[in-house]
Amino acid sequence: MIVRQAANVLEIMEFFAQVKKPATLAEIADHFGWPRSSTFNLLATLSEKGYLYEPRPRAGFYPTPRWLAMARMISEVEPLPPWTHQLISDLSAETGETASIVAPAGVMAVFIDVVESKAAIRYFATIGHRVPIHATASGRALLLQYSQEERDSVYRKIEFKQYGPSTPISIEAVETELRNSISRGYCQSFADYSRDLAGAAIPLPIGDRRLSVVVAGPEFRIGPKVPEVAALIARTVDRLRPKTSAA
Amino acid sequence: MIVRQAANVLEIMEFFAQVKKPATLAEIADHFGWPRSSTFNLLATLSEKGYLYEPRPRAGFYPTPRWLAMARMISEVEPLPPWTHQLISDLSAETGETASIVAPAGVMAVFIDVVESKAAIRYFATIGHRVPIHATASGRALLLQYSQEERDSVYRKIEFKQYGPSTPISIEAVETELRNSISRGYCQSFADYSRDLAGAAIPLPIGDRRLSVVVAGPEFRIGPKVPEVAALIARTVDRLRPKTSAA
DNA sequence: GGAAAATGTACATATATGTGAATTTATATG
DNA sequence: CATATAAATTCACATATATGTACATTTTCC
Repeated sequence: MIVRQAANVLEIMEFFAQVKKPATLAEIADHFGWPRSSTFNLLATLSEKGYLYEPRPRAGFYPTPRWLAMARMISEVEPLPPWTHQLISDLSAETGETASIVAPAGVMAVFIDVVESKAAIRYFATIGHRVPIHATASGRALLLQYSQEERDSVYRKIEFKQYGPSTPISIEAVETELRNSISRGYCQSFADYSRDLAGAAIPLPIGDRRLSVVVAGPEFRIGPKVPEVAALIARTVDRLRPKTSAA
Repeated sequence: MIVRQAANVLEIMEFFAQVKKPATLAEIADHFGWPRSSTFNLLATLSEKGYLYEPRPRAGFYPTPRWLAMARMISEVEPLPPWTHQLISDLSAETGETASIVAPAGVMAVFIDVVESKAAIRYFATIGHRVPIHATASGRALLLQYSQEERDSVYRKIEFKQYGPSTPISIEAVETELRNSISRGYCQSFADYSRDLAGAAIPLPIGDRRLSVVVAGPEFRIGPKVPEVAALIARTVDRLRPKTSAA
């Protein structure tokens, strides 16, 4: 069950992140199609908690720097080592496609760092974006790091859906693809989940964290180059990952 | 009316900002005394929206960097000019007390930047902290920047409460104190709102934004020095505020 | 290795909550 | 300056939602 008002808080914040200027109650209510009275309650709650204020008279609400302060406190814990951002930055520059660091979240994989392609036609992904763990290159690069029991436990929760023609729709199909990935040396996906999207990924364990790197883009552009992109990823990881000790 | 689940989202985030490590459903539920099922729904919602993930197997949830990305986008708009942080940083260093930049939010004043005193006994304030606009030095330094009509409109919404012995409990009392502040050259408060707390504040208009600076600390320590602290604030603003154009 | 304890998940139901309509307050217009 | 129009609040009630209970899964401990 989705908690509506919890989701609404996130929507409001995303709204402000997008418009980047103060907004009045009426504007917010209209934007979302929410009743004024409900919007009033929500804004009052956020204000009362110190997360919204009124920067200038009659110009409406805007988030306080408290969001930033809180986000910083949260993120200063075990941040990704700097070389991982360098990694996807280099990969994106060299391939011209979108490169990301991905982490597990139950049956999903979450993008925790992203450098977007600059091409007009590109894979549009943002930090926080989620994809099914079994139906994507990045996700399978995570699954490769699980034990058989852990994988089984994940499989039990997956609802297998036919997202595209090549989506694996059974545990066996996923396991087969994982075995193929191992012998191939990298994970790949050709529109397994998103239409027209292809990508190459490899596991990226850091300490006891299970992450993966993925480069993805439109099938017509990246498709034929998937093997060489995968090789590039491996080389770049080799180059950037600190050799001394387990990073 | 307070929107409970909206407030809960904030509480969860504050919880993570405090403990700085992943937490399981059970831990979170126990911490807040929430039912498991409700906690489950909330965590599922935040996860689904890409704001929580599971950094390592069976270690529970933690916020994704999406919070940080969003907070950055929001805060890169009209950030406070760097000299204001320098200002409170210097003031805190020189006085040994807590110094803050404050902005209006209806009948309240919000702390939008804070440098805390390092003393063991100190005014503990964080970004986002809110105080009544009429019953604090910092708040009155904001009110001084309002027109009479704007002030009247604020007064109508204030619930006058006797927070302490010297709290102004009527419109007239507030207006009198404002007039005194003008002739005095700064705003002050001696436990008008918080017990044992005294402070000095002056208005700090920046562009069309109405802000104020305040230095506050325990009454016994800062009380006798309020006039000189106020003078110091004024001198420091003079020193740091860019002279060219309206900053 | 097996039983017990703890944790995570699903669902129906009573109730806390969102909202439409009414009221008050602020702003624009003639 | 008075009136019209728009925005912000308040409030009572119907309904969407939080939760108690039951079940499943995982982990711990002996």
